[in-house]
Amino acid sequence: MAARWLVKTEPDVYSWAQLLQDGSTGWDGVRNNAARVHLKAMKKGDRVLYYHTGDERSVVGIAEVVREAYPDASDGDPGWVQVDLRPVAALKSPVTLAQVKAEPDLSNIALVRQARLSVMPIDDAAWKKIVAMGGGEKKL
DNA sequence: GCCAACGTTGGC
DNA sequence: GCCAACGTTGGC
Repeated sequence: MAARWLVKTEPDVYSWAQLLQDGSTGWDGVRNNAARVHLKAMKKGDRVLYYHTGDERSVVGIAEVVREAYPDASDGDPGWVQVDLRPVAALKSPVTLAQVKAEPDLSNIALVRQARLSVMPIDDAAWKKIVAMGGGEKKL
């Protein structure tokens, strides 16, 4: 079974709509060590929940890792990594942070417990729960 | 190596 | 606009 993850993005900076338009993107700019550990652990084919921060604060879609960790020296600082993601499916309805927080089964996930972490693992049970709360996958 | 000060993120 | 959480930096 492929691993499951969640990535956060500010929609003003790089949105789900932008990912759909681009077809795939290098997930660069991550400058946090805990997040880097997770990026390095991602394998091709892993599924990734796509979360918008800011005003939306919702899980909006599902992406897939199409290229495993490779160097991201976009600021000239070697040692950071990025992966490539492509969109796989939308959620029929976005799942808001408020919904996640209101669900006792999800009270332990990193999205709730570590608000500032931008790349995090999601276990299978939490994954299924969130996708179900979103009404399931909607084809692109 | 410890810890106070400071900066950043992101929710409220 | 505020503030809690938490990562980073720098003095000692």
